[in-house]
Amino acid sequence: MTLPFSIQAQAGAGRKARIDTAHGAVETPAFMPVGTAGTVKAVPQDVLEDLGSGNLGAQIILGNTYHLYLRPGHELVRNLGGLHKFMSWNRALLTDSGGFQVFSLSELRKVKEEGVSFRSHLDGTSHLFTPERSMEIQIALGADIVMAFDECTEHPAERERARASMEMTLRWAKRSKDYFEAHKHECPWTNRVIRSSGNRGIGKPNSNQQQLPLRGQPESHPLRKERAKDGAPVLHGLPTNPALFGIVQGGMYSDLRRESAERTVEMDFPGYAIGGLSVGESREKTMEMIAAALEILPKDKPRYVMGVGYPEEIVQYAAMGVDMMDCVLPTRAARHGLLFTSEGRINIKNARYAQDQGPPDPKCGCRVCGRYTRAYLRHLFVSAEPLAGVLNTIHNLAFYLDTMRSVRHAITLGDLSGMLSGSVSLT
RNA sequence: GCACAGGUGACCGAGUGGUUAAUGGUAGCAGACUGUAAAUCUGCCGCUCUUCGGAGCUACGGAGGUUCGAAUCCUCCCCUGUGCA
Repeated sequence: MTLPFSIQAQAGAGRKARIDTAHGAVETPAFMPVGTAGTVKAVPQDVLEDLGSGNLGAQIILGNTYHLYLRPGHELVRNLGGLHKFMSWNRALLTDSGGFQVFSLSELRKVKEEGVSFRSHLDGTSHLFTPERSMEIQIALGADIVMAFDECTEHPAERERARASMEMTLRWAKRSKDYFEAHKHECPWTNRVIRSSGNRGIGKPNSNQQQLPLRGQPESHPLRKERAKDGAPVLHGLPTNPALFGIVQGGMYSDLRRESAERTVEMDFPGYAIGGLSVGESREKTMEMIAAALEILPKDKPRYVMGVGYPEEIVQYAAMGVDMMDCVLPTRAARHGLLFTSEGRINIKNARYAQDQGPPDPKCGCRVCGRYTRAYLRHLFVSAEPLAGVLNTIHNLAFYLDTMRSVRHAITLGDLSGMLSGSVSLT
């Protein structure tokens, strides 16, 4: 078992589950904060660890292949013990493959069958990214979940263009998997893992385990039993290597999405992502594409929609059966002064908050809402104080994580309808 | 008192006869942000109307003057800075 995934409750198509990684549990549906360059921008790791109500914190965050390869360099990270150790993050990590940069750095790259040549946005130097190279880098970084190297198809794209792009992503997926399987043991934490002798604790957590506090800390993980002499965690019954996820593409064509899903599933990955969405299409189209892919993707494995979304969107996708999502929105928008609240979005720099003594979100229990006023946050933002971005980001991430926590709770109760109505109409 | 240098829209600061309601920047107001080239980017930013195409008014220390036309040239006055007495 490369990545234990246990479903605990369902409500319609939505499901509550748990992924057991070598670096702690991830309760799903999960929102994963984006930490592109080895940092969730503006938020210290210890704060990430107890973000949101219940202090559950972020159980998994993202890193990025392209950015960490350019700086500080994946070999350096490997030599320093891997990304977990380097950035002092002992929970789960997922690295994106650089596939999104194929899309977002369109001015600076050239796509060929072999791979993608990039000009560094930092110094202009040229670099070739191939599926093999992406795997090598992600393994060196030591992510718990590695993403296949894909091409995030631009929008709009003609059908033939979308098909050709999808076909290449499929070929790249195969190459990614071949290289990954041959080299996954080279990840920096593999040698810390003691292989389990049996299935103990895998797949179906027993009642005792479920009653343990799910803090997400590796130290309190129900499957964790001891530590090695050097203090490094010793893992039993947990993944001994990273897991590789395949990625569904197919542009905005449902049949291509289904075909992409079918052929990716044939390659047999421990989890599947749906990529190439929220690139300019309507929300209806996004949902249509997600639905098409979910028809095909196996229900007993994690399904991850990449790069989404607004709070009301991630609730909808979770209700459709999506288990994982990531998005820069809560972090980037926070640094730009946009706060997500239970009453909608507020732009904290607006003059009307200059004397507002209320918390950013009266219904939020985060450390920011519990301590600071809108007037103060506005002052910090207007003054360009670094703390503005820090506090705004902490709140937004807490809001996102709490949103997912509520979704999980609603699924446990078997009814997501309350979360869907009322949150859908945010503009 | 004398000699230089100056006084430009909330602020700083270009502009030295017309295409100038006046370059830039700051401040201010608002908007965007979806696997992060983003603590970034965009719009507005004298007043009053507008069918949103535009129309009218008021503006470059003050008052006069030259000119078809002046923030720009001349005269006087006021004020600021520096230097010398």
